[in-house]
Amino acid sequence: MGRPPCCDKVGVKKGPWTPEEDIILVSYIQEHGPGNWRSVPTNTGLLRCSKSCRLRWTNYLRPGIKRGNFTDHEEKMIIHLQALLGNRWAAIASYLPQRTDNDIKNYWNTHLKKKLKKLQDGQNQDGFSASQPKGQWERRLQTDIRLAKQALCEALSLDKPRSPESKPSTAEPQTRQFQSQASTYASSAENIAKLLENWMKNSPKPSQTNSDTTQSSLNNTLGANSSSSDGAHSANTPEGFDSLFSFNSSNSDVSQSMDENANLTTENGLLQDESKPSMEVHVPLSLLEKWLFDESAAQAQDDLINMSIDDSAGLF
DNA sequence: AATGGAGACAACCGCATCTGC
DNA sequence: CGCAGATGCGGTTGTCTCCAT
Repeated sequence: MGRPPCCDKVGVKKGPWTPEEDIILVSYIQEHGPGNWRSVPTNTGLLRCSKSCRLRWTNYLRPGIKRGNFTDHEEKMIIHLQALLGNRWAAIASYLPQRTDNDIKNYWNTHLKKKLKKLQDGQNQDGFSASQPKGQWERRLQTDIRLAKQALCEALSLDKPRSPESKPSTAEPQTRQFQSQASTYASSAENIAKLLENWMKNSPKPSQTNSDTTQSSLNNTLGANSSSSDGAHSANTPEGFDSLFSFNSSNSDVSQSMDENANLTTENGLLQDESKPSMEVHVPLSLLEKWLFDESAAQAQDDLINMSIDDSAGLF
């Protein structure tokens, strides 16, 4: 038996992406929007499989991605969300709109795991081990119950009216949604090109082997779009994405930043949709905030869990 | 200056889930 | 309802960079 491979293994390029490939992919997505990944390699001539294209876009090229160090705030959120959701990185990432699931997963595996282990060793039994009393199984089950409940509510139109910032994209016809996506892409085309240019100028990383030809070909490719790039902006790193799509997420005003997160998610739905399924159901922000940042996080976690169970009890 | 090890991160692989027919 | 193709997700691997020796 066996499932056929997602693409012909013959003639498919693997390994790190070159800037040229990035440009081709970004240009294509600017024009057509993300999605229909199957057709991307054939339409662009990229010798990559569709999966690889999607991954490259969602994890690296997609606008709005924040790169670089995680803040304490983000770190805390990841730790707590991981405690609640387990290794459901996509779900965790949906609470951190600027981070990809891959980023979070990597950060967890390389930094936080060790950090927590150290903490655990130091505290020996209390601390994090105490705040994580339940097995991953149970946590997952509870999350699933919540998701199922939400889905059922939506299906039956039983749920309460939503707050404006949580307009469900599911209620919007796919075509309409895509139209708005396309327009956003058109307006951000120049930005993406600029950013890629900056990225080329500043990043020491991407395939140094072909840097010369790459740079010149990039200049050619980007010539039109990059003409308006100003000096101040070009000083940015790959994180140049930040300057265009950033929002303040300082620790001092968590509540505000969380709300802004929500707004960003909605307003730039386009930026989120590909990697953050619109079906993703979020716990109300206020409760989440409380849970994340309250000293008595454990208590709030119980509230969350109870909410799931209690609410589910009424339904099932 | 050379080298080996560790850390960090991008990308791949395979299974799960979704969706359209 | 079942099937096949498309897409999403999480675990894992490969490679690059940095640092200590």
